[in-house]
Amino acid sequence: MQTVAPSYFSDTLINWYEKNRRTLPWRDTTNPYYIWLSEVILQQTRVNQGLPYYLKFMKAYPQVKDLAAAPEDEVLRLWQGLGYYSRARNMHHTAKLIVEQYNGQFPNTYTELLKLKGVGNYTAAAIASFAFKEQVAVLDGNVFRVLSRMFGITEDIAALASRKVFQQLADTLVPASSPDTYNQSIMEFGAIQCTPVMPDCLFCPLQQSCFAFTHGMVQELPVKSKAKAARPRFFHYVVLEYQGQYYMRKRLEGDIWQGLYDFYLYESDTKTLPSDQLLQELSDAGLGVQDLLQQPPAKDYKHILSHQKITARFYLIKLKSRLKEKVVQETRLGLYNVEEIENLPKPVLISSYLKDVRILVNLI
DNA sequence: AATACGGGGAT
DNA sequence: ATCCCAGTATT
Repeated sequence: MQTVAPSYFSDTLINWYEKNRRTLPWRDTTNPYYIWLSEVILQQTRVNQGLPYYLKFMKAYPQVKDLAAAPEDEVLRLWQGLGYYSRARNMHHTAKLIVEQYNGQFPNTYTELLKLKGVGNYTAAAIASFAFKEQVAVLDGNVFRVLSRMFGITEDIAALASRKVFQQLADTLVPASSPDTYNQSIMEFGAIQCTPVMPDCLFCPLQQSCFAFTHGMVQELPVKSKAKAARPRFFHYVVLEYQGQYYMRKRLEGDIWQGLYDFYLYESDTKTLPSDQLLQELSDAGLGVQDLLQQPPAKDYKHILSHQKITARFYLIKLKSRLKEKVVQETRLGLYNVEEIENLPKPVLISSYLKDVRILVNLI
């Protein structure tokens, strides 16, 4: 492994950071609430995608007590489009805990922060170092890449087991004097200079001490095993309309989009299914409809997630009467007008459909 | 140790 | 198409 003096490494990165850093609203604060909010939003999310959400949340919930007091549907609605919705649910849960059990004050050590729901190794280290100057190393995708290249580490960064190899190294590199700035530096360096593809090695301040560069292995590092292929799924959404209102329901635990609202859903193993099969299913559910009409846009919606490839079709049914109470109970469907639907948290797939058929105007 | 969990943007 | 993103929780 490449040997580089930790102080040289950190000094170089901090110096680079002061010259190249982006101006971002969650920087230059030591308020743990702001830092926590930004870090949860940025988990597996690019800065450009997360930024508008951070601003929305800051405005809606200026203090942790505001977030704690909000209804979950409202929090999820603000989160709509960011994905990984358990982040929002866990964040809401933790906000309430902070208010009720911690007197509104965030815990101020890595170990205590780690106990909070939705706060893992990375986020605990980020808050502990940024807000409380604790000497702990953050380890995110950027840091994995920078350390792998710089020190020639060939462990698979997709494997959880290799985490401790990187953590052990990372911990030796955090300067006691400025763990906050150093952690910001190495992540920003990974995001801007030591990028996944086409890193700017030509103008890199660490070029001559970088293992990957000096060994011609920049393309090979970091080593990362491939993710398994996305699972294909076929959704048939039955959109039940009654006098300009629509039946929707909140999705349950155990699948994607928990807590978000969609329509009556029938899932099949194949893209096309005999229409009588869906009619039978609807009949069994107490949703007796004579015709299954695929109204314009009668098309396949492709919705790609990192782990699932969804093909969805929507069938609009105009009901002549409300659903029976028993059916409503069993299917958990509720009738919502357009304004209410606007305010429900919905998967992007559902929002896209509602916009295409002009039930809603705005996408997000 | 593997897998589930979103959505968007760059290449 | 493929990769990656300021990861975490669960199995």
